[in-house]
Amino acid sequence: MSDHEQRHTPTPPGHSGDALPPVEQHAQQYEAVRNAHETELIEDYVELIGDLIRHRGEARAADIANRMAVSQATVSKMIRRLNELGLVTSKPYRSLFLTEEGQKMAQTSRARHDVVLHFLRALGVDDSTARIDAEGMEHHVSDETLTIMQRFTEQQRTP
Amino acid sequence: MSDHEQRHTPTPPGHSGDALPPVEQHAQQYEAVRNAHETELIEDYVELIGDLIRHRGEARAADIANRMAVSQATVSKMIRRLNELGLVTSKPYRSLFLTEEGQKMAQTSRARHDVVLHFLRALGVDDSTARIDAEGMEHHVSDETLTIMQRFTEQQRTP
DNA sequence: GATAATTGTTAGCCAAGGCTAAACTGTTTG
DNA sequence: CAAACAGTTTAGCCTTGGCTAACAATTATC
Ligand SMILES: [Mn+2]
Ligand SMILES: [Mn+2]
Ligand SMILES: [Mn+2]
Ligand SMILES: [Mn+2]
Repeated sequence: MSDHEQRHTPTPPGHSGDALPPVEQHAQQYEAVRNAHETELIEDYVELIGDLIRHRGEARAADIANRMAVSQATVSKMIRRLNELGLVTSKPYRSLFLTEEGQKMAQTSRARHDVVLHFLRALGVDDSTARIDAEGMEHHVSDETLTIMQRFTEQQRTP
Repeated sequence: MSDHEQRHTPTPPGHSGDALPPVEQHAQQYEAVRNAHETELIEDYVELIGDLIRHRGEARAADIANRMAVSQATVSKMIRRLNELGLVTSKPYRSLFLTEEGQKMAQTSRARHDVVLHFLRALGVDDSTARIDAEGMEHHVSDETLTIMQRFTEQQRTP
């Protein structure tokens, strides 16, 4: 088994900082991160497609490729996946549409993204930095933290 | 080229929310996230190895596997990679050590991790949630944001 | 309307990061 | 000290998410 850890060096001397969390809790941290990574890119695609439709009227693969700084082949392949997942509909050589489910995901992702972005700005982070940080952070923020961020942002607005 | 976006639908009607950022800036967001993902796991391994050595006196592959909730084969493979990257030294069937460079990375990663964790707690996030969120967020927080988080945490401590 | 330019697709390659199964080594214990 | 057990490594498999090169379709231009 894995209760090996405990036995050898009960409390090594001269170490600073917090203790290690219990194994199960520690494991849960990394598992949560791996789970987030599984859906992260899909959420970003769906969110971007939604944004392109809202702001530009349509979402084309080339625009996605440019905005993501990725090759068109990569986008094409991902679109097939989104299709199989039931998140977008697409006819060959035509622009993209979100399914019901895709629209729901886009809306959720965008809301979350906005909360994080506005929070960072409220904290005093420069806009372009806030955008970069938010793009990554958004996928690792729990509902609990999200709520607290939102509350904080609102408080800053009305002091 | 890719200035296609501008031409077709100048300003589609009835959309809410912020405008899309310029293409180059938008692309930079996603690129930054991809870059972070490249080093993320390596940082987590090195940080954990450092923590195990500090708290337990040694770092063994089985402990890493347990704490990461990953198979021992996965750990073994990753250790070879860390070796090739000059971050750890290891003799077969023996426990692990960090190189100079590995120690530097462990220290930096841990410091960053702590700032994020303490910040979340100062914000009012529950400890176990804060730990989960911090594990993912830490890799997507810029130095600028990190500094601001640290300042915020200190202010909370001395009101 | 023919040709050029742009956009989209397909095929095939690669690295990262998981896994299981099997073999091997080191340690503990009867 | 031999056997059993625990820990480590290796081999081989899979999925994701990138890429380039070649080809196909659409759209723009003359
Ligand atoms: Mn987003
Ligand atoms: Mn994102
Ligand atoms: Mn960390
Ligand atoms: Mn981490």
